[in-house]
Amino acid sequence: MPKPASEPEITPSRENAISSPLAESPAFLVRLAQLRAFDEFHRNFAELGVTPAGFSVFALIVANPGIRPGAIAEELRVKPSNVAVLVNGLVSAGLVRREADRAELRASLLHPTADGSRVWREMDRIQRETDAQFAAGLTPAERSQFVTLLRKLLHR
Amino acid sequence: MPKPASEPEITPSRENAISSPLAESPAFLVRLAQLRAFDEFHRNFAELGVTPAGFSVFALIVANPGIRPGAIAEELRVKPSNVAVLVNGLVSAGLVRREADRAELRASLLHPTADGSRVWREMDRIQRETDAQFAAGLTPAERSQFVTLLRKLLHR
DNA sequence: AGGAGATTATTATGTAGCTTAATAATCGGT
DNA sequence: ACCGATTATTAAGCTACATAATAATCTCCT
Repeated sequence: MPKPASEPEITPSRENAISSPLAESPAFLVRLAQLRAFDEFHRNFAELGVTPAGFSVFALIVANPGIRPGAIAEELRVKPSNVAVLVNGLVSAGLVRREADRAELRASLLHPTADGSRVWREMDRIQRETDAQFAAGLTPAERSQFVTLLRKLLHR
Repeated sequence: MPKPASEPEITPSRENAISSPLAESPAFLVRLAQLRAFDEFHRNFAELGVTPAGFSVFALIVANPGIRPGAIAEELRVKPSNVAVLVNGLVSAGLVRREADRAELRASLLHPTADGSRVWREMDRIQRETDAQFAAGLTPAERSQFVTLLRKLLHR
């Protein structure tokens, strides 16, 4: 729903825009950015019946065949119990299979199925497109800068 | 994106680091950043019994006395029904009061109570501290750049 | 003026994602 | 060979959010 183009871009209510004391807060802005990222994701992945979390798990499995659930949990900052249910979803969707580790009978090694590898190519394409939409307001240089800053902020 | 031929270049922990195909994705990094932001928030605000969402609503009310729930919902990208329950929490905590609008009997105008204004000063202090911790890995210049990029990305 | 439909707010209900706790199996050390 | 630690999964519970239902009031049209 478009707003009157000549007005200021926020709150065309009465006379003055409302003051946003959090507009300078990195944490708050990151939260808003993430809401938008999820919106974009759901819009683009609605067909494929996969959630952001499930997708990230699948991405790790494809990039690291034979990875173990614990490693995924650590990498994605989620609890191992979550990884298990997400993997269940991927298995029942036929994208991933669990394999026993002969040297570690506790562990299960995760592999993409042949079907999974094929589906992944499509998902990967959509994901790049989604990222492009998400960062559409930034120039390529700015986008690169943005990624660099995020990584620096996180890699502490 | 080729397969890990011999050795990826990131974090040589034990023998082979796992490959993170999402490490260049702005959307994924933003998600990780937000997880960390919430961690920091909860660590610092545990005493005050307030959630990130409740805090942001309270911040808007303090900065814009007489604001209406609908405006808050729009600004924070949450549903009006959520604003109502969050305001309920703030009211029962004695931080906010609802006031009738003589010109708009449907609307309720939200004000901080005297107690709320006092409590806010402490919250504001803690929030600035939390932001500082969150962005601790960045230099002041980088932090400013980061905020600029986030605002540009969002203001589309 | 009177009423239909739109707007604003709140309450009620449902659901998805995540956490912690419980269970099971296996490993490693002494 | 046992006992505590590790790995994985399942089960149960909680929280934040969305959608739907309800209520009140405003606007506009005839």
